[in-house]
Amino acid sequence: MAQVVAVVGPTATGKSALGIALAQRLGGEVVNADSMQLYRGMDVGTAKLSEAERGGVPHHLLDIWDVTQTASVADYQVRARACIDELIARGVTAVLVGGSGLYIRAVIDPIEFPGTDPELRASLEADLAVSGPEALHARLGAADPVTAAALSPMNGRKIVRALEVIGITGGPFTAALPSYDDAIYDTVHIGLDFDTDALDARIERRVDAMCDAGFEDEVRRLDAEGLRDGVTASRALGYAQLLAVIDGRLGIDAARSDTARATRRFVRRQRSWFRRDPRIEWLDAGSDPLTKAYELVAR
RNA sequence: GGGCAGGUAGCUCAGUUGGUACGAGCGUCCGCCUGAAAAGCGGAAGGUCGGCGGUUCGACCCCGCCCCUGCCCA
Repeated sequence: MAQVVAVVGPTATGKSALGIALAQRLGGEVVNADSMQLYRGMDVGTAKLSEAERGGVPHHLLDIWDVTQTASVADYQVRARACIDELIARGVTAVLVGGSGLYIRAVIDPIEFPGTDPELRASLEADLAVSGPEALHARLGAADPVTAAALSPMNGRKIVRALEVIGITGGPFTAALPSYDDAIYDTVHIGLDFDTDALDARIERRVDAMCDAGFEDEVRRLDAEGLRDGVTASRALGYAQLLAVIDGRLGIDAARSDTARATRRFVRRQRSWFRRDPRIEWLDAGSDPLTKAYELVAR
């Protein structure tokens, strides 16, 4: 039996439900790999399962960050591995469920993140704001031509990180994802997807359902707790749009359609990330994925 | 019935004082991705410039008629 069963794929395909069903059959426990469900209080908008909906299956790594904190894959990596190691030690299968591709790989594959230097980062961010990305890109070109060539002069975010790493290590950035054949856990990868038109329609309905379920109230509550100061959380799908509604910058109907549209785009990006991973066995959410997933895990 | 404004990429709109549409944003498709990844970024495909006729070497840009949309006057 595999140590880890990873359930991945685009949003709104039913990963959470499949994860629970699998965990119940396997006597496993769920480990969250959804970057936004890591945030405390982000429930409605992230489609986080309530305690009751978890069917008695223990869930790990939900609600570990405050919305004011900037997300960190490296932090997640440490916690997730510790969690999985503990499950393995108890002889329990870890069902890793989520659509955050980099987070999944950070857990399962041997990625080592260089450190971070908040002061240096802040100063680079300031430079970016003042001088623009091209100026920083030029600086990167002098320090690390290879990385500079690989990054668009417009990609300020990544240029800043590259310069930060260079500042910390003194060496070049050399960013390259590891291969797919060197996982650190014995893992079965299950991808869940759904017909595009049907998924798009489902997303539209889900956004409406979230709004009806008090999404705006949730955002107001989090706003009072500093949501808009959170670099990551304030930009989450739906949350960014509802903050704009609260500020009177956007109408509620526009917020709904914007959120649905942004979510659709997100689905495309998720697919293009996961598609490349040859380990993933893809299942159609519309045709009894549980039975097939169980077969894959059991064999 | 008359007047005005407008009909250009799937959508919203730029633009050419007549010489092969320089388009833009959004959407769509494809891709990238090592401490913000529900983020950030790159590439591509889309247009007989409302219709018909005329003027011209040449019209999306000029003229005529017609159709459609919005507003105004009757």
